[in-house]
Amino acid sequence: MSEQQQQFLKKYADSNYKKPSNTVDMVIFTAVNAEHEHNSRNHLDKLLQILLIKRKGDPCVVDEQDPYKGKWALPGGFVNYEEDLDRTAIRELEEETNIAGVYMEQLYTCGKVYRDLRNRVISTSYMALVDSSKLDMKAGDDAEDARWFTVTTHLLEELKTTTKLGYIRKRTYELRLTNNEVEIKDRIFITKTVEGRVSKTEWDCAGNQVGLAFDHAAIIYSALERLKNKVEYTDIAFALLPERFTLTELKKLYEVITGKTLYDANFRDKMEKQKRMVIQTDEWSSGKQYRRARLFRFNTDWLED
Amino acid sequence: MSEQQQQFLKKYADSNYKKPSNTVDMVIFTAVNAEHEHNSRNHLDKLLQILLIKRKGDPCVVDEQDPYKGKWALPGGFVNYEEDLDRTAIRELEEETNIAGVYMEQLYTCGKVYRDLRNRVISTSYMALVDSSKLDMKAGDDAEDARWFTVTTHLLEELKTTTKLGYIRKRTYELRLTNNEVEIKDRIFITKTVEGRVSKTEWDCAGNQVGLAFDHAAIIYSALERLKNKVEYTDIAFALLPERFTLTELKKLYEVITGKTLYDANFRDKMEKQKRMVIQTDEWSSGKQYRRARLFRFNTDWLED
DNA sequence: GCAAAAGTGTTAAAGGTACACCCATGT
DNA sequence: ACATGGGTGTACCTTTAACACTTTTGC
Repeated sequence: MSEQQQQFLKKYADSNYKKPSNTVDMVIFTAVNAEHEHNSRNHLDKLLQILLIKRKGDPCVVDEQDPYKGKWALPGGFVNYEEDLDRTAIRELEEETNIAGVYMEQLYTCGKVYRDLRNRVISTSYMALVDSSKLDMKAGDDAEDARWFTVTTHLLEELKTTTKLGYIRKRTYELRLTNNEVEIKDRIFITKTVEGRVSKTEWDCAGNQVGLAFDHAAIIYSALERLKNKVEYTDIAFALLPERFTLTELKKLYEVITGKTLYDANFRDKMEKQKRMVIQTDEWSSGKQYRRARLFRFNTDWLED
Repeated sequence: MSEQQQQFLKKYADSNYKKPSNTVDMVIFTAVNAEHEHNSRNHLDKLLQILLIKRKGDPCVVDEQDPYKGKWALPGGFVNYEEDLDRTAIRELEEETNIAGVYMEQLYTCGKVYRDLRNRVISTSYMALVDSSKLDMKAGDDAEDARWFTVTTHLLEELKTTTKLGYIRKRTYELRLTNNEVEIKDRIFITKTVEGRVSKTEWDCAGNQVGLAFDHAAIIYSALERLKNKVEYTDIAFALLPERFTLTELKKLYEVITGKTLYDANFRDKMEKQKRMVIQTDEWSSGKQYRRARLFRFNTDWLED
């Protein structure tokens, strides 16, 4: 086939069978223990981290074809024609972390026309929770530049306008992603509109030059929200911990996810006596520390109803 | 272009640019007052209804090309190349009900390869809530066969198997969709697997000859679950009611959605005094009834936090 | 001995559950 | 008069929030 013919065929195919592409984006969470320099002991403070991948290319060179070159982005990829959507997510996760059998859940499908400036792409995001003790340094030792980033959010601004039938509330959050080498900041705008009995919430992000590629900041924010909500009434948190853990570890994890500080005594009581989510073991924590702590395990018979 | 050339081009396009199609399925809910024959007065019992559309064709004639001919299905359609996913949902909703500005929310994206036996289709489902008082008989008076069905679910069977690291629990539900003329029954299978600290829930449905088209039974079930969960902690229920309503009306709605019976006094107190979700008006219910009831309205200043 | 984390007990306020009882109105 | 739904008050129990206090261990 001649060059010209091929060109024609491509054009023809594009126009007559023009369909969006489908991709999957993975928000892979893990929880690590924060190291305190001023304290020689095993000080416990959990940090939430997510895995990002650096896209090939130079971010400073403006490229019409790919405006996201050289930027940090969520791992992900195209859905193959003969592949279940969930399988795409599992495959991407395994490719990045070499780990299978972790908690995974679908988040949201973004189908904005100009989400990707190059082509129409419909992207479904998934959230995965991996236990950092199993992970070690699988990610980041690759040819591909993949790194774990500590993630935090900060409310920058809130603007509430009262309308005839309700109100409009705009919140601006800053998403901060940091590790030893890089710090990424991006903004998310959340607009809640209440009009009569019908309320609506819209997510948006800058899609600017400085932050993450695509709408990945908004995806990460929504994953954090989902995690926060679910941690209160499901067993989701345990997917971020090793099999055996101390109650302080569990408490610190709850605190970093919800952003609230909890009372120690109440938390212990609730987890063990009231909800019966955890069960004592005969094992104890080890290492440089003050008093040794009893290790607990998740009660697999726990029912959420 | 010759016939042969066209054939070739189609094949070429299919193989080289083969992509899934994207569709949107709408679960449109409304709540109506049940009519009791044995009671002459305005007896109040809310029923949840959803809108279904009868697909063209004869269900008895086996058609390899379209095995879902003549079956009842959720309204929906293809996502246009230059159309936001949300817009597709809004468009489908308007086409079916002629109503805009209702509550709408994305549910889930099903990307199973053999979901549609004909082609690869990735389908995103949305849930919409419409106030039946605004609706009247817009749907069903069309050339297209669209009807409201009262929806109920029933747990048929539960099977729990204990495994080494947890358990597997399989539940079979029956989804019943009824109106004056038709009754549709379909089954949904929900498998919850707990293995160590990681739990997983899978939805499935028969996709058999008798029930709804595609996996629509499972989609409806998941919409019911979402509605049930959200009604407890959001203002979502008010989107199903007219602007003014009695507390009994609201209570009956909560009951039909959650499947629980509530105590009248407690419900009133909670809604008005504790949560301040509703505000008294000076208006009173009218019509054939016993004692007149005070009408309330949603408090638009209510905050879910 | 002191600092820091592990772990227990006690109390008050808030929220949920249950029920008894009065009110208004059409037949 | 009475049946039926509308509406209020009160008692009891569980959960949550807050804080005081004891125990263990490394330095």
